[in-house]
Amino acid sequence: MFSKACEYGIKAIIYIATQSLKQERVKIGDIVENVGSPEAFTAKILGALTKHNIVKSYTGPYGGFEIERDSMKSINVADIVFAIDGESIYNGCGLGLSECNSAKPCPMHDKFVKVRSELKKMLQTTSIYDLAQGVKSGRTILIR
Amino acid sequence: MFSKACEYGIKAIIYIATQSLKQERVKIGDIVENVGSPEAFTAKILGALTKHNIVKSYTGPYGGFEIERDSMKSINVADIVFAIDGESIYNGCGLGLSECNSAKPCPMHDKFVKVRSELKKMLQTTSIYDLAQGVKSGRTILIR
DNA sequence: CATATTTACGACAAGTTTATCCTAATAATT
DNA sequence: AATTATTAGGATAAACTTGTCGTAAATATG
Repeated sequence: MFSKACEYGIKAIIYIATQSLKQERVKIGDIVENVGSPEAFTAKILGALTKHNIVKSYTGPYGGFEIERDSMKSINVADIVFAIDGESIYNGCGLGLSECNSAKPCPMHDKFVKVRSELKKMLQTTSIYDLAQGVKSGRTILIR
Repeated sequence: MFSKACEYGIKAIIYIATQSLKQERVKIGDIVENVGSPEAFTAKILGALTKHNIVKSYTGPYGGFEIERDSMKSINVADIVFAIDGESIYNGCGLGLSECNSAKPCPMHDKFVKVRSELKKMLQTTSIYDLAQGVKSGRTILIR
């Protein structure tokens, strides 16, 4: 469903958020150790997320990544997916037609639009803060 | 959402079905002309769908592809996706954890399972026959 | 200012999906 | 049997995604 890049990005952001809740900046090494993703690739993805202002990064000693409490509450999974994969997941015809709308729909248009808008809604209403709280409480896990 | 292979496969099957409703076998050239997909790649996908008994193929003059009326009604989009992409779309953790279930879920597990099961249900309740009727009636289109 | 620590970034490599090409197998017609 | 029309299938190529590596830039500390 998601690309690997998205999977790694979402998990990294959640992990950073859990540590930021404890006022702790995390280094890339900590992140990949705790989410089980390849280091260099994850670093590249975090670079993109930094540019999109989803996470803040600091170079040098005592540097690393962090997310402000405010951001954590306002940023949702849809923002992360958009920053990494663009809007391709949300737009475009399910069967690949160059144009497809209710006036001239592909055979699956109506049903496809319905489930996709549910997916979009789900991603938009799932905040990083909530996900981080789940991990913090021990109810959910980031690695296995 | 779907792979290109699935997009081409679904469209090809729908087109074959519309022609089978008129008792006409179709050649690969007709198919790609009417759904706008690359010929050799589409032929390969149809080979897989033939092996899975989703479509019937005949070599030689007057050969081509056809789908029986019965099959058309019993086969749904989920069957096509399964034949091409396997069950990977339906199973597996949304964040890529090797194991993920309600006992030890990833942070997105519950919400993810919900939308995915809606997707699965949608695919399972969408028959080729219905999709072909939509195209036949002119209400929906396969190429643009 | 030198050193150590950390992210940034670009080049490259490996793997997967998508796409093409060529030949073989099958079957209908003459 | 020869010819022609068609799918089957393997080898190869191109494009995209995933992953690695090395060096540069930034910054804290002594």
